[in-house]
Amino acid sequence: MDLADESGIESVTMRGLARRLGVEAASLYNHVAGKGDVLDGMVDVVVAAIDVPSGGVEWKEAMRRRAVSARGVFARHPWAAGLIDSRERSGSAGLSYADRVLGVLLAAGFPPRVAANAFMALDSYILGFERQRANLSLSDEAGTTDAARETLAAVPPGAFPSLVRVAEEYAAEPYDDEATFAFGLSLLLDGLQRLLEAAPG
Amino acid sequence: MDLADESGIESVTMRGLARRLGVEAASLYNHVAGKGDVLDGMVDVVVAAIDVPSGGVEWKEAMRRRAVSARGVFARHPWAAGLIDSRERSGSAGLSYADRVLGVLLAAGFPPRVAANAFMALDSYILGFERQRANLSLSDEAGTTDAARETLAAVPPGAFPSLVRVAEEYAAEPYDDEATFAFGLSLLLDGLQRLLEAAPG
DNA sequence: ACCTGAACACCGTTCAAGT
DNA sequence: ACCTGAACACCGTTCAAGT
Repeated sequence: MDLADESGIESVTMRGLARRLGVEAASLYNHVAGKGDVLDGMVDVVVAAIDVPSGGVEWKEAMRRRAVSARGVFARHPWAAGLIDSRERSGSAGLSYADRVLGVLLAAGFPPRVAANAFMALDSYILGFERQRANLSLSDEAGTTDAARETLAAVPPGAFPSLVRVAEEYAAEPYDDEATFAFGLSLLLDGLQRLLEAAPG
Repeated sequence: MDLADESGIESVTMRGLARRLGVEAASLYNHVAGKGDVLDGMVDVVVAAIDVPSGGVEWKEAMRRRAVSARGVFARHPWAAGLIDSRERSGSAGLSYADRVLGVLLAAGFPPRVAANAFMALDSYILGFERQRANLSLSDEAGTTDAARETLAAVPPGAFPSLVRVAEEYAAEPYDDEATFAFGLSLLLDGLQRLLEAAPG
């Protein structure tokens, strides 16, 4: 994980990892089944680091904090979101995470199937948003006005009028990642709350 | 793309692609800058295939159809979602796609910044859902009751009670991918509509 | 203008040989 | 029990040499 943080996930090779550990690549196979095993281990650690408040916190607040916690993890480990959704779920950390999230939703009164759907919707959004952010290069907000201006300059005149209109907005005032993330999250959470109120218990 | 459809994205190597074309790997470099160029091209084609209704369709219906179209593309090309969010946006297909989606939202009356937030939220969800689905192996609904039963059998007794409760539900009646996707999508779309009604024009 | 063969600097993984 | 060197079957990419 240190190696990935410092040099990027693409530098996590069996040979590179071995070098960093002062050992030969072949030696790693005495401790690990293969590269997939290493990556799954990283996913496990990272998922375990997402915390889900459970006792005495209202479900909506708990889900919001879980999202914030996940985003903190992604900020510390830029490779995490991509790795999580490039590997099939397996580790026990994933099971525990799912259990805690579902626990909050069931306790709030959502029927099991609705809780599962809500879990899927929230996680799709949280992970999807991070991936989107990463490959739109929206990482540093300071640079977004410049990026918007560059986009405007690059677009052929007359083409993509709607895109241009939106880009002008961001050329004037920078993109706010926090606010954009909160926008979608609130749509989901408010919708879930309405559902709960419509059919309580 | 045929190669990826038939043998998986991991079989799309410069050497493998060349073999399929009856040519040497080195020859490809006369037509393409490198492997990244090939992958970006695939993303471009795939994004261009997502259609966004524009004329005479209500915005909500247009966004729903766009989601359905995207899911159709992902069904035809299982590697597409993963590839899209592993590469930085660049191609003109992406710009055009963004322009069309933003066009629908602006025409519906959303202010530019809200339209951008809505676009981000919807796309995060659509892509995120697909990635989630792919690595939870929820591809074939027929197998989901078995999968749920296996999960139940594998979980240590007494552990993960909430997860067990939900899994029992799916062991009894299979997971419905369509319905689950629609659940989250409706939360977002209904929330957006409420926003629009609260501050019209 | 395009193709090829050969090479370079990498991968992940295996396995006999060492200690 | 763990490590190593060497090998195998791959990668992406470059480049001189061909046509």
